[in-house]
Amino acid sequence: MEPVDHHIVSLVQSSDGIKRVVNEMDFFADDRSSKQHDKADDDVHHHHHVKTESEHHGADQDDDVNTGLNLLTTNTASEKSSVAGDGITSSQNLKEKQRVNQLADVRAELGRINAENQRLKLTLNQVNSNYYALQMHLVSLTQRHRNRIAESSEANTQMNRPIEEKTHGEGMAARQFMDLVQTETKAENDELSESSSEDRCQELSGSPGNTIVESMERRQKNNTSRNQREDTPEGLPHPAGWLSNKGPKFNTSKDNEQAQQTMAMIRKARVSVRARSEASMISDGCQWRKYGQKMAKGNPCPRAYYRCTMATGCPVRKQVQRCAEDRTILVTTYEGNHNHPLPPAAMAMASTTSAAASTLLSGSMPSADHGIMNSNIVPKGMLPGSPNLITLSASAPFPTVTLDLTHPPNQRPLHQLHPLSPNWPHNISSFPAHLLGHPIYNQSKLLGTYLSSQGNNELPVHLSQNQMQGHPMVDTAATAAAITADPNFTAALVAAITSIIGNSHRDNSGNNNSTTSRNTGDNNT
DNA sequence: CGCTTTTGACCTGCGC
DNA sequence: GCGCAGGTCAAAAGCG
Repeated sequence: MEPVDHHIVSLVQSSDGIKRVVNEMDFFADDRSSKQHDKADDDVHHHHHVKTESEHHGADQDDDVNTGLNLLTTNTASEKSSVAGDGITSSQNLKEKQRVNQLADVRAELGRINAENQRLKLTLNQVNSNYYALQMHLVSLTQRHRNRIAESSEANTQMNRPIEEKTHGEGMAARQFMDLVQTETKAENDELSESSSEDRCQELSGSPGNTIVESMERRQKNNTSRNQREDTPEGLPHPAGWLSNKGPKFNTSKDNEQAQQTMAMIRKARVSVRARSEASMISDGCQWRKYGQKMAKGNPCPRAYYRCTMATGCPVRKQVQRCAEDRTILVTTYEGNHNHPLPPAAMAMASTTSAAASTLLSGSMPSADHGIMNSNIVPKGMLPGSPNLITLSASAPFPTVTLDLTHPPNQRPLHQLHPLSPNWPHNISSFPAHLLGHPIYNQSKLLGTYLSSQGNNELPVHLSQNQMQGHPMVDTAATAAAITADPNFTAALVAAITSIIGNSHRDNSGNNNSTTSRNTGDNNT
């Protein structure tokens, strides 16, 4: 650690230049030096600063001390003239010195903080570089690993299907949901296995998605491409799986019927976040327009309905309502998937939280599918060691991922989701350029693949409060503290997970988000 | 003037 | 069939 006083120079130099730095520093040197002449027995504090001042100025600035005096000689001279024999003036002079000392202390503190900030930035850049290199390596390794797993899991998936077809109710729904998640994993593996590494890189650079739902849709599309509804204006397959359980069936195949139902359910999947916030709505990087408000039963607080307005026809909606039991808790429920690239503010968290969802839904956690079948709100944490952080609900007609982030930052196990420790000091601003500005699920795939391969449910997340609010990244050092205490993070987290759960319309329904026909309110996600 | 919010009406699904 | 609750629409009002 560098000496504190050195940072004073460093701070001022970086802002104003050396010459002005000297002048500024001379302001105090002059003042104090003159006071030293006036009063022999200065207090220890004062003397300390004079000494340190001379130390960090160094020999190369000795000549400048006198030149700086010119700016302040008036006061100094007047002080000298007035001090002699005047007790009152002497006390004023003492106060003046104390103020100067305080100012010097503040400057020293600022300098020290600034220097530490610079040092952290350097460290951050180094770690980012290492992280990215490692990440790329892991992607390749993970790909091979998952290909092997896919081969072995294919048989199990097919064996489970007859049993599931006999199941009814929400248990069935949940099972289907999780099963499809698992099969999705295989589909993804198949797809990935067919693509070269270059293709994957290309995919990272813009091709939409590889989310669970999307891949399921692709598979379904392959199976039922000629049986899909064409009631959307563009002739694209109706997003619809939302309406599949009441609309005309696409074909008579039982598998396809089941697939339709499952797709509907998956599309209905929601992500709910509970976070403490005084604001009426937490910002998550997206633009929302309120289109309705209703009083929900059992809750005196109204429920507000928002839809994403970042792109025309974006089907993503969210509901915001305060918790009836604790009105400081804001419950935000996201539904649907964006049909547009997310802004960095939202994508930052999306890149990591979607990985959380990928891991969460990947079936890698053995207890997940059991819990989802048998409980309303699964009391089991989907992330080991974080029992209250993420839960899945199957009681609703659609699966819901619930993130309870209402615990205080120092109590909740949020670090397991985004360990902001030096282990993961990266942030969005230092992501490789080709990863920035791309659909979140690509990054989620990247990270999710990594996490799955590692058997690690911890998610590297590093977001700043500024990012959450759509502002440029300013300080990375303060990010960690900001995130853990920022409810915006939670909302962003939810948006990201929502994106990967329902992100299915980039390729086959990206344009079919016809604005708000009466019955498409639910099926456009 | 354009966008957003408000708010009552309307539609749909579901349980009885 | 009826009532209830959730969700959405759309006209009116508000706002910058």
